[in-house]
Amino acid sequence: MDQKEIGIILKERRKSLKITQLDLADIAGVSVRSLRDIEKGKTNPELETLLNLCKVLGLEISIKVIK
Amino acid sequence: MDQKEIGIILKERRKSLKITQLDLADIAGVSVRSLRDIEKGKTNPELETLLNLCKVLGLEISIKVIK
DNA sequence: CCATAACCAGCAATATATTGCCGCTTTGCT
DNA sequence: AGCAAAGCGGCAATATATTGCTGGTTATGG
Repeated sequence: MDQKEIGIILKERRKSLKITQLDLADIAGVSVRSLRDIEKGKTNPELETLLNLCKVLGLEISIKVIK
Repeated sequence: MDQKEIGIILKERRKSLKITQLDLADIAGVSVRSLRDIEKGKTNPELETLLNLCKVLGLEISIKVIK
């Protein structure tokens, strides 16, 4: 799980919901400029930014012990 | 899932592994100052910082669609 | 083909996480 | 109780994510 992978997950999820970057960014309270960098895996987003996007996209982040 | 919750998870995991903040921070390549804020939920960590800590702690972060 | 929407990326400015330093407090052990 | 280890948190400096702006490129519908 790294930046690039997360970017892909977010982008694919957004597309499957058929919403634009502009709309997602707007609803999530994130700038479209940041969203683009995140989807491209070109930045190291803050947790809150990621959580805001996930919330809108119906995605959940979980942390658990590796078995 | 928010900052506070993540801080608690990290701290409990670290304690269960019986390592100090200093050691964890050192191994993970994160400053102990940041680790403290993160465990306290007082900061909004960057994804990479979180991933570095999780790696050392044997924790994995996953993102999936909410059913 | 044309027009429009959607996406992309460089740049400078701003906001904020991260860091190192320091002294203090709490915890745990003998 | 006394000591040492571990944790805590303010502060200023630094690094870097985020933002708004701008102009360009690519996809898409009529």
